Amino acid sequence: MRPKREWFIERLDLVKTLDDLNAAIFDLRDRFGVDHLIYHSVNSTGEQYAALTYDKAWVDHYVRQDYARLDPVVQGCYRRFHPVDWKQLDWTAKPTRLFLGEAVENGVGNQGYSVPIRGPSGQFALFTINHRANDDSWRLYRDEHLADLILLAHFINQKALEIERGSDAIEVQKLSPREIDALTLLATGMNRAQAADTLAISEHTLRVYIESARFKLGATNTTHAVARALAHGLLVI
Amino acid sequence: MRPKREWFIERLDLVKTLDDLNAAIFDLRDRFGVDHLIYHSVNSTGEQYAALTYDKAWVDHYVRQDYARLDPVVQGCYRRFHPVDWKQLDWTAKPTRLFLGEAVENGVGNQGYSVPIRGPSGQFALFTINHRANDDSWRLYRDEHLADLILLAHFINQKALEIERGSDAIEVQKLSPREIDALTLLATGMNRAQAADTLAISEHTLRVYIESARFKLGATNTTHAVARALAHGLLVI
DNA sequence: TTTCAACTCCCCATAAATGGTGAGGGGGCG
DNA sequence: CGCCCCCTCACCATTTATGGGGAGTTGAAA
Repeated sequence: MRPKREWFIERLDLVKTLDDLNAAIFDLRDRFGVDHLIYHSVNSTGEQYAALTYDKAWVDHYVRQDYARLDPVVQGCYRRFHPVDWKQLDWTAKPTRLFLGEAVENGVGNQGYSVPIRGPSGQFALFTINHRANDDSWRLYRDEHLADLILLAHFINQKALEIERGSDAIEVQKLSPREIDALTLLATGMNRAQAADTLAISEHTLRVYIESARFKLGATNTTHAVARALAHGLLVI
Repeated sequence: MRPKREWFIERLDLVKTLDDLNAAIFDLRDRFGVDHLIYHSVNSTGEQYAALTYDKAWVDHYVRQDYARLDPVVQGCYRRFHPVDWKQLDWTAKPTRLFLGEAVENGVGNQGYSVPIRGPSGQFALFTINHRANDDSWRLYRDEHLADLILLAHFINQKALEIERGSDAIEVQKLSPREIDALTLLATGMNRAQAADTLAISEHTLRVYIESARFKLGATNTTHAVARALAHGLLVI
């Protein structure tokens, strides 16, 4: 049986502030022997946080140009379940190739591996390692560190969220089962008549549930109520 | 440096079918030395899959009674980001206590640890270990196996998804940037007038984007389009 | 016993969404 | 060069959603 706790979990335990986390990212990059380590997250209110080792001028330029809109790492991971090697991403479009050229000029390596992480209220975080290496040595490195990278992604994210708030349980007004039924059927594309039929109630009754849910969610209209319920993990569709 | 690959990753590599995965779940339960191991998932179309070691009669009863609606493990993990020990869940409500009594009578242990896993299209999976133990020895066990359990959750989920389909990249009709802008603003609660103002376009133009997005997503109305876009990870709100 | 929440149902008037149709300019790709 | 997609704007008629109001029954908890 191997040691109880990974060395990087011990290292992250020392982290108490976001500044600590930024410093830890540099330590972890050095200990993992890669050129860059990046943790970037979007929380449920759209606020972003990044702890990374790229050059600050490149990061500012990336944000100013809104490169996330076309960066295959962000776009590709956003639609994938599992960790992905950058070779599996689509770099063929012309704006993407131009972007990649700029990135490489600014110190970004040709190899990368990214782990998407999702939370209960639509949060999305991305953990990436990046390195300049040939394909064979990169593949060896990746195979050898796969488990550690997945764990590292998980624990960095957990530590970032702990610092950001004390707990991760979502505080949301509780919807009644019928309110959830009503929003779920609307989210699956039924109109109100169909939803009322399905629940064997009148449209008037359905409307009461919709409006009550809308009020509890603090939504301005039905579309917003459905969106908030989905974002809070209250509906499965 | 420890071995390249975890023994359980090697074991899961042997899995080719869902039946293999079911068999592997029993092996893994024995090798991890717990009473039960459970993997349960809901995909983006609402279909469920479970590989678990509970008694079949109990599982059938659980499904028939729709216990997921009140099971604190399911309800609590659904709203949480991180893995959670069952002691941290809320078991105080009377129906919950009655449910727990039935569960214990049917072989479910008093200690549990669950790892929620989320996908890009609203998928939700839950990996759980369950055991009869006192608090102290359970805490020791959990601390010692924390990293392995997180990795096991990840790889079981990955294997289940691989078997279910060949790839995890989401095939969804690409929305144009303006279409995404339109749906995003509606998802944040703006009405059409406000959204048009924000984008500095007319409501007629906004409507063209909404209806085009609706068509691409195969949605029946605007609420459905927003729901599908969210479920497919196309919007950040 | 009282209170509260959940579930159930109804009406009128106004505003918004949808069905269905029309149109033009610009840029990129085959 | 032609085609296709993106971005932009408009109209009429019908259907649906919302604003705002009314009401009753049942079961659980304080």
